Amino acid sequence: MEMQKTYSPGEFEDRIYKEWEEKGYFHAEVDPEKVPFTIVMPPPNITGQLHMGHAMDATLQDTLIRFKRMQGYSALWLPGCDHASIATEVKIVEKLRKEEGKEKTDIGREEFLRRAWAWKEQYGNRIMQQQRKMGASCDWSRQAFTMDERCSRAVREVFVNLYKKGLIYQGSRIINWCPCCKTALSDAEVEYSEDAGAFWHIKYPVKDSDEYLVVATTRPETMLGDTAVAVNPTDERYQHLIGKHIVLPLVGREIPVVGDEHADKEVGTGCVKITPAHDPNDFEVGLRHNLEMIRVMNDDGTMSENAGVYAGLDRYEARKRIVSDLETQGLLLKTEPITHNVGHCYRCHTTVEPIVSKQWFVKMEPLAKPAIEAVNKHKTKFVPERFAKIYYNWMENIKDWCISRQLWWGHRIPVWYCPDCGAVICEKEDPACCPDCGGKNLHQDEDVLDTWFSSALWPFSTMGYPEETEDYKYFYPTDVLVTGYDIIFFWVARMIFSALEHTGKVPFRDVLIHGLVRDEKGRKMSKSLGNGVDPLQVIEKYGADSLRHSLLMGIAPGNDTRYSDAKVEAARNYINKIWNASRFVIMNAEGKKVPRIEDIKLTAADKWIISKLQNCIKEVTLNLNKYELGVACDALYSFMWDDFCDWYIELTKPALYGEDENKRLGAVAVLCYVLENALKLLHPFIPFVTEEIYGNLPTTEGSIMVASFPRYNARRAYKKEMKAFEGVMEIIKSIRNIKASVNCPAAKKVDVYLIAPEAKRLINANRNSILKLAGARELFFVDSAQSISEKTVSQACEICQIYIPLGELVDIEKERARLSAELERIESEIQRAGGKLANQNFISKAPKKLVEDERAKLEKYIDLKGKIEKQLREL
RNA sequence: GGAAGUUUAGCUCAGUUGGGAGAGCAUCUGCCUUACAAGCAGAGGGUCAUAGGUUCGAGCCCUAUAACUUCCACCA
Repeated sequence: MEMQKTYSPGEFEDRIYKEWEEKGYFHAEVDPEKVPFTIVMPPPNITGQLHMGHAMDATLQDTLIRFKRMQGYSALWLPGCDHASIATEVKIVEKLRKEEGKEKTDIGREEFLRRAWAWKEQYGNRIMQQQRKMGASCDWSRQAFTMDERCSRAVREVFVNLYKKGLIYQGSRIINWCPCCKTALSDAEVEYSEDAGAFWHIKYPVKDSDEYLVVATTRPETMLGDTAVAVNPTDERYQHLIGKHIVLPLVGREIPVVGDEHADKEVGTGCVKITPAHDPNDFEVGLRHNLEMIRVMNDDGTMSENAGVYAGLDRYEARKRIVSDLETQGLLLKTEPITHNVGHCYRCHTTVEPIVSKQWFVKMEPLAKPAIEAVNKHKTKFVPERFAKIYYNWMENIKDWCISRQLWWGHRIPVWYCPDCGAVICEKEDPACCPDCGGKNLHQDEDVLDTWFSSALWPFSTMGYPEETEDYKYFYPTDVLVTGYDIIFFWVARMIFSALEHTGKVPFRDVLIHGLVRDEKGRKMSKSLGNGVDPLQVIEKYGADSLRHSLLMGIAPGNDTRYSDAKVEAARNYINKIWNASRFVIMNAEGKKVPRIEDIKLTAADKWIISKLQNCIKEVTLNLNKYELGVACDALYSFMWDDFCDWYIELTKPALYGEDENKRLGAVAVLCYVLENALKLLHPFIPFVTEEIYGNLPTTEGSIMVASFPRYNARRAYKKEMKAFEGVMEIIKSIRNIKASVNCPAAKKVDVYLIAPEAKRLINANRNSILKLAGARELFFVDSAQSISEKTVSQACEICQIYIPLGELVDIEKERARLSAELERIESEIQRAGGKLANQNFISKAPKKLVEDERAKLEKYIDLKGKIEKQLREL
């Protein structure tokens, strides 16, 4: 197949993906001969569209899984989606309102769920198609969904087990309530932000007295539910009032003054209104003093019938009215504007209300303990390690987890109530009748589970848990979880404690935490800012490989990174470079029977590039194993571009364009060998283009995706020869440098005189390379500069001195200045190395190798100094 | 209030057990050299935030400070 002149990914990416999929390369087998390597994909929401965060996630995971697959592991990357209970329900409710003007209660639970499933069918696969565009080599045959039969069975199993152990309980507690979504939320689902608000200072008159207390509140509407005022028992100002009563303004109810530690003498007036039904602290105070709990707000954020004349008003309207009524009655002392932290629903951003409500909870303490220990003992390791601290901090302060949601889309709580005898039934199988009284009127709990309850089981629910399936036995626990730091609490922590509790194992060995992809200015990409970049559009324009490479280049684990078109463009240019280098190799190999490198005589340049390749293999493998993908990319980049393209390909040209067929074949053999291996190293990062090129190489068969990853071969690392050849390269660079310094065009051939008493053989062996790469006409060996008739420009190398006669181009003064500057640099090096070596402490304490190296350097620089001084004298 | 991260070239960022400061982009100079102008060759540009300390030796380790970012907690 003819390769086009420029890299155009649009021509082949889709075709190649289809071929991979059709050939079943993504499928991972339970193969006892192989070692498993497993990644489960963090399941994107079915409502979601691929964004840069997913793109980063996918790139990292795909690179790792392809690497391991090529290394011979049975590599499973298991994909799937999350039903995203609240997020999806919000969307469907919105749609219902917009298109039909109906509320979900108008169509009923059954119809609503029917529509939700239809939504899932329609959109649930969209993001998986988008992952394919990224090149994701997931095993689609195992694609899971948090509400599919398998995952649902795991949810049921886990719920029932926890319930029977007493780790799931129902209770009336203060929870976070979203009046818009009309559901409870867990603590993790509340986002706080600094909002403008006010402190209202209100007079609370003491009954049968002229005295009054002053309380301050940011939520005056909750005063309707006050059932006490607390003062600190040691507070001398108010001690005498403890036990007396307050007449609650606007309401007229009498409420006690209680002494409680919760009231801080130093804060405000030292008096706190106590609203047990609407504040977590007050709730505790209420328990301690056996206070009544009065809920004054409905689920939709309006005031309840307990709010008296304010009943039915929206909470903010009620607030206004209450404030103005207090003012009228002279009970409002002052209004102090403040900014304070207000909790918002993470889905709809409505201000949440802490209210007392009967909900289901998971008792966290017994679960958290082993989860902390597992990370402590490095059974699961965070990469980078610092994220373990964030995890500990959360786990050690964790409160019970509110898992019930007043929603319809999700796993319904598997609890039934018998109205006849009051029995509560929680079993793995749906009960047909009450086991206690035989009653047939059972009804199931109306609520569904927090979406994260099922996500927490993902690494094992997708493997078949609670059944001991082949997959479960072979692929679980998984090897690495790749995700952003923003869901450590939501997800990572919950997977760890869930896995330990239910499978007795940690869910994954490593957690690779990556940073956020920000916009060009460093801002978070968000819908509200409208600064999001659509990965699919980037792929359309530059190709998936370019996007992948741009996301990996220069990243460090855990650190945020910025997206910019410029980066993608740079990646595209790099891939174009690889593309063209490959075209060059293929073009020269065409029609030839390419020998194996074992069967040819290697030149110095051959040995140099093969050695460089070995280094590169070592670096890439090492860094991929350490999850340092940015470093691995970097090693490949400089190997491909600098070493292979800019040096080695140029070095082969004299042989390729020469007459000697053996030399030509030799060069082709090495070009093919190096390129083939380099492509394999590159494949995990940029899978499409490497596959396309690989298919065009004359020396390869089959797909690169299932080829084996190169292994470091010490016998192919020719250390001595590599070093020697670098001496030749230095000569080439020096000649180029000299020419550039006098503005001599690179194309203009020059004669080169060399004083090289010890390197004649090396130089002669590479004569053609030097002539070609440096733009020289001929090389002459001389004993001294005296024998050159023209004016020259010179430079000292490690293995020789170079003189180039450039006649009138030479400006003696400039040349003197250049050499003097060079001399100065060398002298400072001599001083540095000399100083070190003069230091007795350095000699005795530094590693021997280092001291030796310094000595060698010093010698080298003294030698160079002599050469330059000689050149200056000869000027 | 607690914690974490960042601070390195004009910009974006690497820098892996402490051993002579790197890349890409941008800039300047010269090149359409038969793989590639999405390119080639060359060049300039950094008291590694500040102040101390440990060490023969610190961008890297310790302490303090500053600025920015983020997370958690509290907020009557």
